[in-house]
Amino acid sequence: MQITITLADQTKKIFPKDITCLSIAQSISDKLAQKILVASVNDTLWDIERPITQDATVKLFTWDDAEGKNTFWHSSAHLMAEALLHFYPKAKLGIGPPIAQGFYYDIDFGKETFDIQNFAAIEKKMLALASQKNIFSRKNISKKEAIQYFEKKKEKYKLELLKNLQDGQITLYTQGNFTDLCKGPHIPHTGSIKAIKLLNVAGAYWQGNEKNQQLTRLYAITFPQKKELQNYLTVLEEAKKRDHRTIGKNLKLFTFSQKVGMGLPLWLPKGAVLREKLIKFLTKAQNERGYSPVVTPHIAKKDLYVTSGHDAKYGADAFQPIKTPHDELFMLKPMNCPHHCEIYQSEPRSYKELPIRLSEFGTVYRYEQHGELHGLTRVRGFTQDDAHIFCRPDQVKEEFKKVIDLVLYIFDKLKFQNFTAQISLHDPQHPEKYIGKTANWLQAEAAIQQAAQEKYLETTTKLGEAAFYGPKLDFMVKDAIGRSWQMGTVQLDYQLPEKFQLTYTGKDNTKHRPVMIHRAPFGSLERFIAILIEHTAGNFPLWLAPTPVIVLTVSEKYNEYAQKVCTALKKQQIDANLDDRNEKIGKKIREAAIQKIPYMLIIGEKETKDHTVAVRKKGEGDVGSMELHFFVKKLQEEFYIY
RNA sequence: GCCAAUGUAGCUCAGUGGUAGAGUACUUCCUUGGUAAGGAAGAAGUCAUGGGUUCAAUUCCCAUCAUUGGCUCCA
Repeated sequence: MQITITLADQTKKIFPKDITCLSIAQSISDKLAQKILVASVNDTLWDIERPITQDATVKLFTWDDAEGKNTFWHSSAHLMAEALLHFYPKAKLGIGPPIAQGFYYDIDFGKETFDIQNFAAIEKKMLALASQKNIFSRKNISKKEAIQYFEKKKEKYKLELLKNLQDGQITLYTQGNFTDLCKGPHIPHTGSIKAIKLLNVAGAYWQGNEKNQQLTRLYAITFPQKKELQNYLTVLEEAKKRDHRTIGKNLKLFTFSQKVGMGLPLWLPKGAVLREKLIKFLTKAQNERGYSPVVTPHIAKKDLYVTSGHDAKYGADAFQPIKTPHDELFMLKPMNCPHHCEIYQSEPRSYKELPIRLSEFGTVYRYEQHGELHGLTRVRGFTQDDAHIFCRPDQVKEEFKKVIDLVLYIFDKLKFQNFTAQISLHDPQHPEKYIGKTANWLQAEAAIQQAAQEKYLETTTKLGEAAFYGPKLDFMVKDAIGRSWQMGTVQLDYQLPEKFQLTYTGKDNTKHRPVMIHRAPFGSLERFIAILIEHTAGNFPLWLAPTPVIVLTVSEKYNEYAQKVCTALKKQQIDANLDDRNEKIGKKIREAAIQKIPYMLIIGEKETKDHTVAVRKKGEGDVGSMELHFFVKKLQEEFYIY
C-alpha cells in the first residue's frame, strides 16, 4: 500500500505505508538524514523513526529549528534523569521539559541534599551514557499498566501526572536503563548529544503551586557540538558584562545600602542626571499630547486604599500602615491611581472636558517579597511614569490607541526593538482574583484587543495576567540574560471609577461614569533604566549620557585653557567634566573610555595656542581638531535629533 | 515567603584552625607627557552580624542579615 506525503515546500511524494520521516529525509539527501532530529506529521510532532500510516503533510526539523532544539533538549532531560538516578537511586522525578535555553528536571531527593560538587560527575556520566548511542524507544501502554509500573517504582509525581492523562494516550519512552512517562517525541538516540553543561540548581514547587512540595530543579544545556557549548558559554559571559548591576556600579549610577534597606535604590549623581533626562524627555512628549502634570503625597490614609480595593487585595503584602497619635492609619502609597481619582473628584466634571489626562512621576512603595528583589528591576521603592486618563466610554478606543502610539514613540526613540506586546486578560477559572462585573471585563478586553489590532500591533494573549481591576496591554522587554520584564503598560479600568463614584455630566444633563486608563510607558524609571543599561551596555545615546563630554589635558600646563573650555561648554548647557589630574593622556583616555563618555576633548600645547579642541569620539577615535564653537554646533545638532 | 549558593580593603578577587594578601581605586612625592594603564612611597579590612566547638575561629558548626540563581508573587 502506498501513501502520499506532502513536504514543507508542497512537493508530493509517494512512499510505501509505514515509511518513517528518517527514510523520507534519506530520499532527499544523506546530509539531511544525518541532521534531522524530529519531524511533524500533520502538525503533530513525530519521532523520525515512527511509521506513518496514511497520507500526511510532513515537516522535517534539524538543530536549526526550534522544534529540533526543543526535542534535543527534551531528550537530554531524559539523559540527565538517567545519570541522576545512577547517583541518587532513591530520587523521585517530577517533570523535565525543554526551555528557551536548555532544559531542566525537577527532582525530589528526599532526605538527601543535592550537592553542586556533583555537577562534573553527572556531566561525565551523561557523556558516557550518550556515547552508548542508546535508542529512545516509544511504547504505548494502558493507563492501568502505567499506574502499576510507576507504583512499583514509587514514582509518586509520575502517578500524579498520570491521573490527568487519558487511557489510550499514554506512552513511555525508554533509553538505556531509564524509562519515563512522556508523550515525546525524542531524537533517535543519545549519540548526538556531544556537549553537556549543568548550569544551576533551584527550588521549584511541584506543579508551580506554592502549597506543594518543593522539588530541586536542575538546569542544564546540551549541544550536538562541543564548539557550540563554548560559544554559548562565551555569550553568557558577555551577557554578564551587560548586567545593569555591574555597569551601574562601574559608571556610578546607583547603589544600595543595607542601612537604608533592601530594594531601596540610592541614585548617585550620574544616575540622577540620567533619570532627570528621561523624565524631561517623557514630560515633553506628554505635554505635547495633552497630559496635565499633578503631584500627590507619598502617604495617604488607609481608607483611600480600602475604597480603591487595593487594601483588600494587597494590604497584607504592603508596608504596614503608619499610626498617628490619634490612631489614624496612613499607608505609604503603593499606587498613584487613588490619588488621581481624588483629583478628578475635586470638582464637578463635564463631558466637554474629557478626556482628562493626569500625569505624575509618582514614587510608590511596595513590600516585595525578599526573594524577589533584583537590582533595579524589582525594588521596594520606585518611581512610575504614571498617568490616568479619565474619558467617556466613546473615547476609550481612541485614547487607548494614542497611548499605544506614545509607548511606541518612546521605544523608537530609545531604540528598543525587541519588545513583545502582551494582552493580559482575566482568567474565567479564577473569578476571585478580580473585582467588577463580567460584562465590564468583556467590554474592556474587547476594547484592548480592538485597539491593538487597529494599531497593527503584534500581540500575544495571556489569560490570568490581568490586573485585579482590569485587562492590560503590556510591553515586555528582555534583559541581558534573557529574562522578560514588563516595561510599558496600558490598563483599562471600569472598576475604580465605580469604587470612587466618579461622574461627569453628559450632554443629556445626567451623571455618567467615566472610564479610566492607567498607563506607564516606561513602567518604572528604575526598571526602565536597568533595561536601558543592559541594552546599551552603558553606551547611552549622547542626549542621555550623564557626562556627554570630558575635557582631558595633556599636561598640567594646559589646565587653565581646559578650564575655560569646560566653562564655555557649560554655558551652552553642555555638561562637561574636566580631567586635569597629573596623569598621562593615554591613561586619561583609557579611563574616560571605560566610563563610556561619548566625547573627549584633548587639550595640549597645540590646542591652547590655536584656541581649538582635539575631538575624540567614542567608537571612532581621533576625529581631528576644530574650533570650540564649531564643536558646540556639531554637538547641539546631535542633541536636537530628539 | 520557599530551595540552594555566596559574603575577605571603596571595587574585582586570592588565601588560612595560630587574628590576613594581590590588582585597581585613594593620599603624597617624582615625572609634564599627544590619543586605551609612567614610576615610587603610604594609608586602607571587627575577614557580614551574633552565638557555639576549640588552648586558639576569618577559617569548623548553628542562627540572623544581605547578595546571587531559581520557584511562588508582582496593583
